[in-house]
Amino acid sequence: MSVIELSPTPGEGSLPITTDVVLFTVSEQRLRVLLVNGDGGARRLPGGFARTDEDLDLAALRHLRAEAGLSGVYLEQLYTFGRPDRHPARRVISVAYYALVPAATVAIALDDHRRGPLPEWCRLDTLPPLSLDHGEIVRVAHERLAAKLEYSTIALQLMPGHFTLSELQRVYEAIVGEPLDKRNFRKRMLSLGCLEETGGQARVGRHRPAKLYRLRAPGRVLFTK
Amino acid sequence: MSVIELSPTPGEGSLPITTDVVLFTVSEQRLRVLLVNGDGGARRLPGGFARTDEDLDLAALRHLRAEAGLSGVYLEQLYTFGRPDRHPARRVISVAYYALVPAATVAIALDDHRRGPLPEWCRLDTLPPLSLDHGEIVRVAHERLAAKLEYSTIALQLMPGHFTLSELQRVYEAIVGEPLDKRNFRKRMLSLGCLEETGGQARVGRHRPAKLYRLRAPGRVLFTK
DNA sequence: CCAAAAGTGTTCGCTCTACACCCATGG
DNA sequence: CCATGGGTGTAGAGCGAACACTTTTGG
Repeated sequence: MSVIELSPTPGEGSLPITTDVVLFTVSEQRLRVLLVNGDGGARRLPGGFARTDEDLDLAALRHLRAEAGLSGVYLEQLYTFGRPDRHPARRVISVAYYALVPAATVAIALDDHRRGPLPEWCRLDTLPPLSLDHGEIVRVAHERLAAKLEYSTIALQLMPGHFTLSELQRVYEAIVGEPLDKRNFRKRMLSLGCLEETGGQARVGRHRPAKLYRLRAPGRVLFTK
Repeated sequence: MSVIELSPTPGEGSLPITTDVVLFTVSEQRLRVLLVNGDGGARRLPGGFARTDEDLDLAALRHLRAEAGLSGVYLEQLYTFGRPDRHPARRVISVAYYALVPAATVAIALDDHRRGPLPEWCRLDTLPPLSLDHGEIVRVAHERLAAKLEYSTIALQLMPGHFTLSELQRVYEAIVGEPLDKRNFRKRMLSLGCLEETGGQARVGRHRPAKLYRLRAPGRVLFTK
């Protein structure tokens, strides 16, 4: 819009805007999303109103910090949900995001997070009914995440500082919802060239220890093809 | 957001929302976008404020009809641009869309469209500077369109009621910006199974006539893979 | 020595790519 | 008959999928 057209005519007023975030993690072999308690009883996604002078991405991060005590997550815009009837009382536009965080980071953050109602990590396959269209938002986010697994290294954003290839494989399996072939998976991951051995080993359980890997460029997401 | 949290606190007021549409067509072997005259001199994308009770998709279509006289286009949400400084005077959120229309439809529509400043089809490779961040929006839209060519039949939405395979190939080439192999292209298109021969021929020029095809399911976009 | 998970190669089928000539028509 | 674009097949390379056994450790 140009400067001169900047005054909305009647019926074209402003609208309240929220950012809502589908925050994913994988723990105990399950893909999970963070839910907080809405005031109406039903649980909802973390999020809330954007300030009038605040970037939308930053609003999403701010609410994530306030409601989950988390920062430093990988964040990406998902879709803007704007149906006039999506909220029963008053129209609200939701600019939805999805975000990824390693389970290890989560454990620390939630431990530090002592204000407000405790957020909860809910298995994606047993989600309760959510406020408004938040169930739909989660569905779209999962779809997008699963699609991006195929042609990007986005899932590496769910991994902690160092990890084994088996741990990484379990994360992939939790997202796509089916088992993967071990040899093919390892070949594929290593051939991407974005992992490097730390030199350390995970010595856990009465079996052969696994090599530990880390990201060569943490925070960087590559696209293949 | 739940019902009870519906009152924004100070600093969380409402924001004006526009929908802006990158409308693509291919004509004269070139990928083009529709531009209209902004009031500040620079050209801009068709679009404008959403009404307070109007679905965002419908707002986009309404502005497209008002500013270009077009309806019945293929429309998809692109991204929401919300940087606080994207507009010099006052903050405005833009929910951007992209849309596809066959060049044949365009010719008829623009002919009928007699009110307001005449919109213009501008070659993507020689775009003038646009209002605000509209240049950036076009860039993102082109990126998305080119990506979707690879794994969907979205480009078929740029074709008229019947067309030859060579015409279709020229559309693809205009979008990706490089020549494609004729035999491979034809094999690929026909193997999708979404084209059927009309039985008619395009008899044009002093050379062999081309078979005409139509979409088996117009408006339907398939995803491959 | 036993249980448990780590680690490792090869084959096969399919898909994608490269590539060149004849056909039908109008002038 | 000539110029122009329409129409067609095959061979080789690369990629992804299927598949089983040995290694290392702790108890």
